[in-house]
Amino acid sequence: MDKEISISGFAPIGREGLVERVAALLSKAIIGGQLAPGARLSESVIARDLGVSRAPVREAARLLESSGLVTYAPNRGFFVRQISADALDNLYELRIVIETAAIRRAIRNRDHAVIDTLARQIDELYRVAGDGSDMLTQVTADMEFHRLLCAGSGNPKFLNVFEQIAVETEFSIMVVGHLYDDAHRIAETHIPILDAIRDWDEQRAVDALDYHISEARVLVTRSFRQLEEEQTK
Amino acid sequence: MDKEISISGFAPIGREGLVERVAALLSKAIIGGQLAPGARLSESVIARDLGVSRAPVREAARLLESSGLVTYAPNRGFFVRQISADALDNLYELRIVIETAAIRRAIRNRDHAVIDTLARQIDELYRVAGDGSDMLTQVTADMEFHRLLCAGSGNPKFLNVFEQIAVETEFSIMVVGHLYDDAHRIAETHIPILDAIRDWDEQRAVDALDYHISEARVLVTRSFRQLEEEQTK
DNA sequence: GTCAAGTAAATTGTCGACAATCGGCAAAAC
DNA sequence: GTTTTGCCGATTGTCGACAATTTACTTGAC
Repeated sequence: MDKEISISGFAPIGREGLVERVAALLSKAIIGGQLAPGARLSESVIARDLGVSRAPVREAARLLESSGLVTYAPNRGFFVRQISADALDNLYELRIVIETAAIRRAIRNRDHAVIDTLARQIDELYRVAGDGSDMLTQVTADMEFHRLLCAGSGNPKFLNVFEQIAVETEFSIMVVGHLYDDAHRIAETHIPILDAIRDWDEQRAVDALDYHISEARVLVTRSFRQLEEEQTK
Repeated sequence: MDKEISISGFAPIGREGLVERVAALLSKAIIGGQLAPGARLSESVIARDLGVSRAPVREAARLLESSGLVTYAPNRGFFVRQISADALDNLYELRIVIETAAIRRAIRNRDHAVIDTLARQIDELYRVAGDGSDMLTQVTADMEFHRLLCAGSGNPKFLNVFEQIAVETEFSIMVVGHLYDDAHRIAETHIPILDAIRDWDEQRAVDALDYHISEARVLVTRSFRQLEEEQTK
């Protein structure tokens, strides 16, 4: 297991998959909040802190750009993306479209393995809700359920789209923060979805999933609007 | 008193980033068929041919990777993506999901400007069908209609997803080739979609769009399966 | 003739350096 | 006092070179 390296740390990192490593570190720093939205990603600084040259940093930044975590301005560099409440609302609308389509296909496939996987993930949700795990762990476990759902559709393209919006979603939830105060309740809300799949009831599953995501949509979007108002005052 | 100085019009090529220019060239070469699927993209060769260094070529290749035109194998390099009939079928399924969701939102918006834009694009379709334009032009014009449709949804995320799958779709159609033998018929099949939007009839629009894409889905997928069979024999 | 191992060639991965560009500051002009 | 203009520091854009890795080829044994 690799030793964790802080952004401002000294330890040179291993020489294998350097670009991916840098990307993963930056990704964690952004999602974890160490790099504030709007902050500039100085190639030189990051390269120096990580003990690598600027080339892998640039390529890593481009990777993060394609996953929506950073934006790129020609001749100006990379910046941590500032996500607006409106953008977030649109993101959740896309989630509903993709995930409901995925669950439809998953149910039509009648694949029992999907049910087992999802059931196990719900157990995992309860586990991390109970043992005082940090928020990032809980958010990750939650998103993993939805990822498995998309994977269960059997259409890799659905999963591709989900992966992209998942990063941004995790990011936004981490910014809002206090959503997981009652993590047990969050875990519970996944159960009706699984039950509907168990009965191979397509419409009920779609409704349950739609309700579940819409609930989060309202909460997160409202929180973001409050944040925005606080900033503009 | 703005003395607007747009010096003799432009400098898009000059001021545009080198990376984007390389990416555009490679993209055209791939979609146009000069680079066969599975072919290796040698960084050195491309850099030498274009008279640039390898750094911008690498970044351009990463861009193309995120748009699905090339794949990347660590320590092995970039290759022109080989798209399978199954992958293509999944791609079209995603297109149906995204575009039907987009058209639903577009209709709910009751935005007359969308109708005008789409109508003009249909005119454009007929124009390029009649004046003997090359196939790439026709494919591009066709995809532009669907792009405008997604843009008309008002949700930029829908457009994002479409942009990604659009590149792959254009690519696949160019490979198949003979689909646009009767370009006028292709142009015609867009009209029922627009008519339904004009009547703000959501369900009819969804059905028309679904039918339209499904038709292409069958044609393209079937052609690809034939190609695959010819190759394996 | 086939296969394996070793070696050479070619390609990618990374680096440090230089050129091009941008943002901010101060001085001058109106 | 406001706007323009020129400069300066800092950051990005690109390059050529070297190290690490993969691929192709040769050589040898069986």
